[in-house]
Amino acid sequence: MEELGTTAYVILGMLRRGARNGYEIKSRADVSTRFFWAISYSQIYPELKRLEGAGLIEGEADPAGGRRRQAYTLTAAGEETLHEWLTRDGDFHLELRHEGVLRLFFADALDREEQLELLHSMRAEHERARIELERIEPTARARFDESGDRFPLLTLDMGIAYQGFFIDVCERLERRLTEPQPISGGT
Amino acid sequence: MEELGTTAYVILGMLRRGARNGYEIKSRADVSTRFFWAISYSQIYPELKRLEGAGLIEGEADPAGGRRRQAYTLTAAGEETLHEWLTRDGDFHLELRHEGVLRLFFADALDREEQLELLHSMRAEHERARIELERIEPTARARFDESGDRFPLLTLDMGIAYQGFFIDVCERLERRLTEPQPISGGT
DNA sequence: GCTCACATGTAATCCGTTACATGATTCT
DNA sequence: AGAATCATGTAACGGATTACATGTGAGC
Repeated sequence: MEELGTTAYVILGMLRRGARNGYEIKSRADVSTRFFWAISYSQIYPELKRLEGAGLIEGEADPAGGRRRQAYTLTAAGEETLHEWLTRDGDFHLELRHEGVLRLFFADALDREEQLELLHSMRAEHERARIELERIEPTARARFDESGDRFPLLTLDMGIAYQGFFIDVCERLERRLTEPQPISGGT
Repeated sequence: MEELGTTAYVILGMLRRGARNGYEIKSRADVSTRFFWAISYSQIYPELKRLEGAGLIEGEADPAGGRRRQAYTLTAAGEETLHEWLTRDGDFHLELRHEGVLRLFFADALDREEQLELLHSMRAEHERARIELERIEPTARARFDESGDRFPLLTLDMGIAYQGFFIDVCERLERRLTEPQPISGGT
């Protein structure tokens, strides 16, 4: 059997957590895993078929009225595969693409005012992201209270702190650039 | 003229900062921008030709002994394009793919020991990354002292703090999971 | 003589996004 | 009647990685 991509494991994981079809997988991912691993419909539907072909999930027709719908569940093999991934060691995919920091790297080409403007818009972006996460938090907390599953809430709180990290960094830098010329460079 | 991808701006920026050819662009990127925007040779060389075709850079033969080498410089149009990008507003590309946090999201499927193992390996990965950045820091600091350009050093220090953020989060969570069963979920 | 750093490229492939396409049900 | 939500897919494209391919120069 071929190697699975990380996106496949998102699907397996979401099914294990109770999502039943492609639409539900996407809806849930959009308010949770998307902040550290985004997926889209055009990955999900073909992948569901591949996973079924590999015997890791099983789908059955589950029409809602006249609306076509396919309900998937993990097989034992799927459960096992998911567990293997969760406990696998060796390094995992870790990638950041941050155009804001990238611009900041080249910001010596800008004048003071432009530098501040860049920092400000970067901070604003992270503040928007934090607000979005904070809006989700109560729902996540409620789901934790029902299910006892703590990691979705923990990773959400981690995401909020993550945005806070960038917000703080921007704020501090903005202040430093505003203050009268400091002498040294680093922290 | 077609829209430029972010990678094109990395190249323009590196040329502005004094890199002269594809090899130098890559070498410098590998110890700086790579941590928030990775690039590879197979992007650089074709892109250099496209940028030359678009009149944003100019290349001339610059052989080193019998070794073929092409030296590029920014044109006025290239300088302008770079500046436009640095000051552009509207949201920029911001993407994180973190397989560790993703696994953590699904970690309710693991037992306590496996959860701790996951956190530990995640922390180790970020510690490796931090050490790598700390090794680069003196060089970056020296280059700041020579050139007066502060943002490369600032973004490097930011990268070090970034790794520190994840290390702290992991540590705190490890401690929490080790302590006798807490009652509540969130922060 | 060997290895490492310098230097430049192409081809195949993978992964992901965006746009396109369709249709039923529920809510207002 | 119309909009939003539920639900499933395909096609085209773009961006990036990996593997492949080649050759010089400098230092040991």
